[in-house]
Amino acid sequence: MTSSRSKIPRATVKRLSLYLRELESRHNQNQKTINSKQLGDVLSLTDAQVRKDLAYFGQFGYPGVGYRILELIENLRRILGTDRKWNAVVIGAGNIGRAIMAYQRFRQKGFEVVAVLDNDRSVVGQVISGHHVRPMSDLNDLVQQRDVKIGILAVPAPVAQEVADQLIEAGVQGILNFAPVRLDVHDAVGITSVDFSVALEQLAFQISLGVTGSLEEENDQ
Amino acid sequence: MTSSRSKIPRATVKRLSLYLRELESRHNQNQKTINSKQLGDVLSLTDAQVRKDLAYFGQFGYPGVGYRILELIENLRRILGTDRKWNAVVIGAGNIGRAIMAYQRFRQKGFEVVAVLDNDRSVVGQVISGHHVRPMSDLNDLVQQRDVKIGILAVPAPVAQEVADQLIEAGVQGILNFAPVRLDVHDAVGITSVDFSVALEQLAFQISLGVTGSLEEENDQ
DNA sequence: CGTTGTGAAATGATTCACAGCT
DNA sequence: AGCTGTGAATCATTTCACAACG
Repeated sequence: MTSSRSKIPRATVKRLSLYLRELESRHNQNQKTINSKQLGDVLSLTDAQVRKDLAYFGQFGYPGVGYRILELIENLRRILGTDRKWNAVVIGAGNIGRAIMAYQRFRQKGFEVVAVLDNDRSVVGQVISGHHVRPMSDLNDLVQQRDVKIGILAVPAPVAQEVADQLIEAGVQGILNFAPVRLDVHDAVGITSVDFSVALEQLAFQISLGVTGSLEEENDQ
Repeated sequence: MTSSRSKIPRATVKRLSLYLRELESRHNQNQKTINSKQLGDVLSLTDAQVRKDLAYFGQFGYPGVGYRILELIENLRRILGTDRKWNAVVIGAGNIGRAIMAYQRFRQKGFEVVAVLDNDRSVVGQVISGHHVRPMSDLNDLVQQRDVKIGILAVPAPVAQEVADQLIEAGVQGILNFAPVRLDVHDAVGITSVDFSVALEQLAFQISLGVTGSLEEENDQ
């Protein structure tokens, strides 16, 4: 292993996901290789950016050729950790919880929902996307027995912190948070948040600027 | 108007939403003022960062006092464009579409869903969150008659670009995209994307690093 | 050739530190 | 006295440009 140990910008990690998405699409169309210019163009990035991002993690390219798509896909999956299986529990059987459970792509990425929990008596026992909704009291046993690494938090904002604490107490290593609050957790736990309101506000801002104004960067897709 | 015309970093705009979220929470607890240190602490930012972000848009603070919460909320809403009403259509009556329609917070932020469209015959006519699902052929009339400014795209990836084109053709000014593809649109249209898979991959990466590694920045919440 | 990987330069964002306001 | 707004300094990221490679 010769991999150099320099600091990896967070923005680079976000782009890795986007590279992977594009590469998978090209792979499905049977394309075999791609160069940094082509890959950059679809994401509105420079070729140098693409090369530098990838070079943080190793030497994947072939001078004069570019990158072999399949090989790069495998490398990116390994780097991102989606070449493994991650068991997850969904907390909250409301609309967002249901949408998540039905989202096929999660499984494709290696994330397996092993249970849905909710502490609302009126939903416990219902079947959603093939899972019986279980009471929150099952959490600890589930995490132990099914080796659950990820909690997907789809509960109302006011209880999100409390439930996050329970998840961490139970032993999950990461939380995907859909509640519009910032969770306060210690550093050993990974957190990624998806906040629809923030997304909408970003959009409203772009539209409000309209012809009026000027943001320097382009779309945050 | 004395507002200085400097470049606004995109990261600043994203933080504006987070400031607003925190301010609204404090306002509900009846807090009247807040200073840049307090506001920065909850988001793990420096006080200077907070002040600089806000100063891009005007002078909102009172030396010796801080910021008056209600006043700052109003200013941020105006800046973000959520002090206005935006009519929106949801395209796609699948799980994500349903979750969005049921998401109360959208309306609180000034976004009004005036219709759901889908071109799957088997769902057209169904009622979802109080709206009849209408056929895609109604799109143009709807956008005209209801002054629709925003399209919320909750369709499968393979048709996302095509539907985006239809939305723009019909006259929407912004698209909130839930499909895991990059949309290619001309600059006059605002785009914000929410990709669950990207979020999960970011999380997987954080966990994979685990004790192992070190990203420089902390949580992207 | 064409294209990578990478130092060096340029650009951009954050933090420091302090004058000035209330 | 306490806190803002902001130039100057620091730190991070992106782009340039080119040697090295298949």
